[in-house]
Amino acid sequence: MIKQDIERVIREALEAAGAAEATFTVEHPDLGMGDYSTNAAIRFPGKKQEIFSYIEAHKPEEVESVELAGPGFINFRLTKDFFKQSLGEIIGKGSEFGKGEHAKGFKVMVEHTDPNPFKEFHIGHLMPNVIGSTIARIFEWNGAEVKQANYQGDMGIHVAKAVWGIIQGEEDPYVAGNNAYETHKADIDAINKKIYDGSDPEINKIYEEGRKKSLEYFETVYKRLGTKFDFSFFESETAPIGKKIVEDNIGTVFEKSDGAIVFKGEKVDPSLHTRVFINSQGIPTYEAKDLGNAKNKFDHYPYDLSVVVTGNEIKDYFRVVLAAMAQIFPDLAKKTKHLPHGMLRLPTGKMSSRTGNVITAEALIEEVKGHTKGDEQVAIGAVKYMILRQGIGQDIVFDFEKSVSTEGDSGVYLQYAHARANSILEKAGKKGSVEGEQGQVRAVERLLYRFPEVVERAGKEYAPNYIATYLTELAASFNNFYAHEQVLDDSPESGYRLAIVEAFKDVMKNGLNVLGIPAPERM
RNA sequence: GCCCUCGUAGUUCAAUGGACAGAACGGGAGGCUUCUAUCCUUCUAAUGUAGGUUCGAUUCCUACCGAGGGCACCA
Repeated sequence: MIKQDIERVIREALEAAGAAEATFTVEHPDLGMGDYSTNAAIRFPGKKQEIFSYIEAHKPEEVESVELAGPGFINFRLTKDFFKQSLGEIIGKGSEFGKGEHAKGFKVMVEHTDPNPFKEFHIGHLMPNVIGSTIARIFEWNGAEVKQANYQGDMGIHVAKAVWGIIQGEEDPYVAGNNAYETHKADIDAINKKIYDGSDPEINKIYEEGRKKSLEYFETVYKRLGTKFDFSFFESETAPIGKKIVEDNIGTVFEKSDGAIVFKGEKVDPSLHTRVFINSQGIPTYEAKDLGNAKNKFDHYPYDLSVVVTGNEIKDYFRVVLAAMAQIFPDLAKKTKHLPHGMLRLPTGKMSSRTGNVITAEALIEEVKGHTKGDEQVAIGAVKYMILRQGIGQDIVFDFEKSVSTEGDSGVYLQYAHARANSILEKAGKKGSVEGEQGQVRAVERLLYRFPEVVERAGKEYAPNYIATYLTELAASFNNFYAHEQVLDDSPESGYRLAIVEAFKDVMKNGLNVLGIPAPERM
C-alpha cells in the first residue's frame, strides 16, 4: 500500500523532471537510514535536487520525512501514526497477518522428500523435506492453492538390490545388495526385471511386504516432522506411463542406440548430454519415469506450477529430462521448476551409524534432542532452522552446539523470544493498547509491518532463508526493546508497549508457522 | 576433456548492480538479571588472484587458482 504510494510519487517526480522512462527500485534500506529508499535520482545527478524537491512536496501522508543522502538515494521515514496503525492491523489480523493474495488462484504442486522404499530415511531426506514443505507453506501464505506430493522409487535397481539382500537373509538387505552388485549383477538385474513385470509370485510377495513395511516407517517420520502429503506417487505407476510416452516418440524425440532408447540432449543444447530413457532390457529408467511422473501429476492436479525439490547432484540430469519434456509436453515443461538443494553434512566423527555409512534422520533428531533436555519441539525446530537459515542450494555443515544455542542464530532463540513475549502478556494480565501514548519508534516497530513483504519475496525467489533471517533480526530487536523499555509498569506508554509485545508475538508465531518450526507458548 | 555450482571476518552463514560488505558464534571490555536455557552495549576481523563493463561490482563478463557435483543403460 504505502510502497505503491511512494512508487507513484517517484514516477510523477521523474515525469516532471522529463525522465518518465527511467526505471527505479524502492526497497528497505538499513534501519538507520529510514523505512524506504529509492535510487530514482541517482542516474540524474543534474536533476536529483529537482526530483527530490518534487517528492518532498508531494509525499504520501504516511511519510514523515524525506531526505536526499549519499550518492543520490532518497530515503523515506514513516510517521509514528503509520506504525501505530500497522500495530493495530497486526493485532487485529492476528494469525492472518502476513497472508497475501499475490499468488491467488494459482495452483502449485510441490514434490519433495522422495525417499526410496527399502532404504533408510536418512539425513539426506531431511533437506528436501524441510525445504519442500516450507516452500509449499510460503506459497499458501501468498494465496496459492498448494498440494504436496511425495514421489517414491518403489521400483528400479535399488529395489532389486534390496530384494536380493532379503532373499540372501541379510540383516541390512540394501547395503548387502549394493555391495554385491558387481559380483551378482546378472542375478540382481533378473530380479529387477521380475519386479517390473511381476512374473515371479515369490518375488512379488517379498517385494510387497518390504514395500509396505517401508512406507509405514516413513509415515512415522513424517508425523514427527509435521509433513502432510496430499499425494503419494510411485515409480511403479509412472513407469508404464513414461515408457509409453517414450515409445510414442521414438524417431522424433528419442532414438535407438546400442539397444537402448536415448535422448540426445546435446542436439538441443551443447551443454546437455545423452541419457538413456529405456534400457536395453526394455525397462524404463528414471528418466522415462520422470516424464511419466510429470504427466501423471498434472492428470491428478492440473497445476500452474510444478516445483520439484531434489538434491543438486541431479541438476544436469533434470535439465536433460526437461529438454526432452519440452519437445513432448511443452506446456508442462514450462510449468516445471526444479529446485536443487545442497547436502546436509555432519562434522566428521560426530556421529557414526551401525548400518554402513548411513545416518538416519531420526538418529540426528535424537542426537539434537540430547542437547535440548529431551524436548522434541525444540529439537525439531533446531534442525529445521539450521536447514532454513541459509540459501537452499548450499551444503550445510550441521553444527550441533549451534543448532541448540539459546542465543544468536538458532531456532531455539526464535522459539524462546516467542515464548517470552507470551509470558510477558500473561503476566501483564491485560491487553495492549495502541491508543496509549506512543513514545519513540523503535526498531521492532520498524520491522513488524514488513513481514508480509518478506513472505511475498521469499515466495517469488524460493528463498525461505529470507524469512528466517528476518525473524532473527526481529527477535534481536525485540530483545533489545525489552531490555531497555519498561513494559510492566504504570507509565502512560506501557499499554502501547504491551501492544508491541503482542504484535511481536503474532508476527513471530506466524513466521515460525510458515517455516514449520514449532512455536510453543511456553518453554 | 567437457558442462554446472561455489570461493566473503578465526568459524558458520547474509547481502533483489547501490550508500560505512551485514549477522551469529568465538575472542577482548563493560552492564543488566524484572521472565525460563537469560539478555543488552561496545571493541576485534573478510569479498581467492588479475583484468573488463558501470556513476557504482560480493553480485554481470573474461582468464587463472582452489573446492564440490555431473557427463548412456543407477537414482
